[in-house]
Amino acid sequence: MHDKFLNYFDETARQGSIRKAAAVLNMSSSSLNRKIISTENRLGVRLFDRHADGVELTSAGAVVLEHCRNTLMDYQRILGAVSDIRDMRTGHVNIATLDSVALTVLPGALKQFNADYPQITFTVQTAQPDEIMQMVADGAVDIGLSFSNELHPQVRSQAEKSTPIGAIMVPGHPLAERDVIELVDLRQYQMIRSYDAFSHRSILNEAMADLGITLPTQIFTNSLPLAKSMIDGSNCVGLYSKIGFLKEIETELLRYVPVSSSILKELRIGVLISSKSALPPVQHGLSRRLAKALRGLRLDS
Amino acid sequence: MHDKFLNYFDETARQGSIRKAAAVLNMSSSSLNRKIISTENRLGVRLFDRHADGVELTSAGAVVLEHCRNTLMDYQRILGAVSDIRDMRTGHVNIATLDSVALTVLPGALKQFNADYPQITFTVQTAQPDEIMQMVADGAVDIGLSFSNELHPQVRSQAEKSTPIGAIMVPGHPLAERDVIELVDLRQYQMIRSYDAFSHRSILNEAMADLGITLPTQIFTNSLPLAKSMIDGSNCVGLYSKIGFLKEIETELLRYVPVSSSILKELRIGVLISSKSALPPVQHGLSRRLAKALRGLRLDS
DNA sequence: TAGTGCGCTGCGCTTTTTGCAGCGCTACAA
DNA sequence: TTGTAGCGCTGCAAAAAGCGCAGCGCACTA
Repeated sequence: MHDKFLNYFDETARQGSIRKAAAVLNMSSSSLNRKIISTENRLGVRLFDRHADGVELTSAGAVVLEHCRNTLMDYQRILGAVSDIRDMRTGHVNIATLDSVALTVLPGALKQFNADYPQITFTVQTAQPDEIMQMVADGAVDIGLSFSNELHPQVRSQAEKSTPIGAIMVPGHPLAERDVIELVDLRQYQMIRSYDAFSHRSILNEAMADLGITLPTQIFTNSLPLAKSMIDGSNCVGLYSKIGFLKEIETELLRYVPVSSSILKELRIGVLISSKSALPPVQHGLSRRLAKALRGLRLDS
Repeated sequence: MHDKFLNYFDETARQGSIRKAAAVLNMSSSSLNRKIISTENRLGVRLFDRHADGVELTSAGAVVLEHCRNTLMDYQRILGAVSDIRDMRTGHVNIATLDSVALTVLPGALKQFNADYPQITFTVQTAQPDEIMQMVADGAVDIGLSFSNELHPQVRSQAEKSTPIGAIMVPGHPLAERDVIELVDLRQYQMIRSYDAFSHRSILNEAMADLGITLPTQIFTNSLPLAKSMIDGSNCVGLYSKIGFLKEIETELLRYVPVSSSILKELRIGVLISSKSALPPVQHGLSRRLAKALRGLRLDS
């Protein structure tokens, strides 16, 4: 990348002799000599004074030499930085994620990744599905974790996981012991649903339109913790994917009951990346890690 | 001096397209493309992501690009510094000088030089003749102003001026109106002579030995101002070259009377420079200016 | 589906670089 | 004083690198 002259000049100044430097550099003195003369002519200044026993830097030569050495030093530094990037020893990843994922798969995956590559830093912001899609498309974030049913043209999904919408309720709820429920069974309960201010279409609305019913919804909210506390200790039923409630379901604080609706089963969550530019190695590695974590989940029962 | 690749890479990143950059750079896209690929292979990292409509920097590429731009910027700065040196717009000159010269020719010459090249700075130190010779030989100073009768092997004299030793006295002195005096005439007066702690030979001693006489010396001193004040208002006679007393002689505060001794007439003062390394342009210019100032003096009558 | 612009590559040709041999010069020793 | 050794420098032919042309495959657009 850099002209060999930088090294040649450095070595010549070090040796105080063109012939000796040429020997060190494994080249002929004539070639080295010509390179020095050529640069001197281009600069219009002698870089060395010539004596019978060798050469000696002029004051101009000293200035140029310092520049050469600075450049070579900085180049060494850059080589280190580049190999750090190549070997994923440094980097920063911007992630936009759904609230639900931020609370479940993401922490574990980031901890794992951080154990392998401690120097990698992250920015994680939660957002609504459409915002996430847009940020990935714009390149504002490297990785998006969101629903992948309707992909932006410039976004592709690296890994997808089916995450059907079901009913979230307290264990004592009348429907809690059912293996599966129909959407119409929910008509007599108050619903809690996610609210996406920017989303124009909702598969829940589609499913209800299919059946010609309307579910009474007490709360639209984009706050998952709020939804949880509303469901807890009430007869309300949340209509959510399982992914935001994994811990509560595991500890049996809440129950998840699948809904037998083909439309609601279509919902998929994915690792979203820009289809325009290839991901740098760090980002790529993390996205694979996230995809793996996603695949490891049991979201459909 | 620097590889063209630095510019090529910069322009390609700027254009976001190899073909466009090649057009700007007046070269074929194939050649430019190969240079980029070659560097990428050497670094083991892609510098650009390739898309259908051009290229886009990778994170490694961004790091390398910054290095390239820094290098090119610094190079421009160095070009300026070099041309300053070439055109003598900057520099520093170390001068070692006899006390006498420091007080007479040197101030005027430095002022003149400074008017032409205001950015040049100086270090001026006074020293004894032998010290000056040694400093020039060692390269500790660029220019020496001292006697040039006995040159160090590695010192040469750029310009020489005969500066015979004569008698310095007050105008009312018994010998003051003589056009020339013999050394023996001085026997009845107290002498004031220069003292060089490091000098083993003295042409004054040689001259006296030649004549088989010894002059009574009241004061040996290496301080010219002291010598002046001792001569002033006394019958003492200073045995000095004219050069340290030019102003006093011109304003007729003191008189200089030549001594008819061939040995004493041998004394020469010169601009001393190292015979090893050629002087940089600034130093060379100043030494020529000093030589000219020296030649312009009238020291022999 | 044809067209456009992109990065990339094989192939000769040109330009540059290289090393060898040898020149003149200077410092130093016999 | 002469001889020698080491230095920077240069002419020349061979080797290497760089170059542009033409053309490939690919992705996107109309």
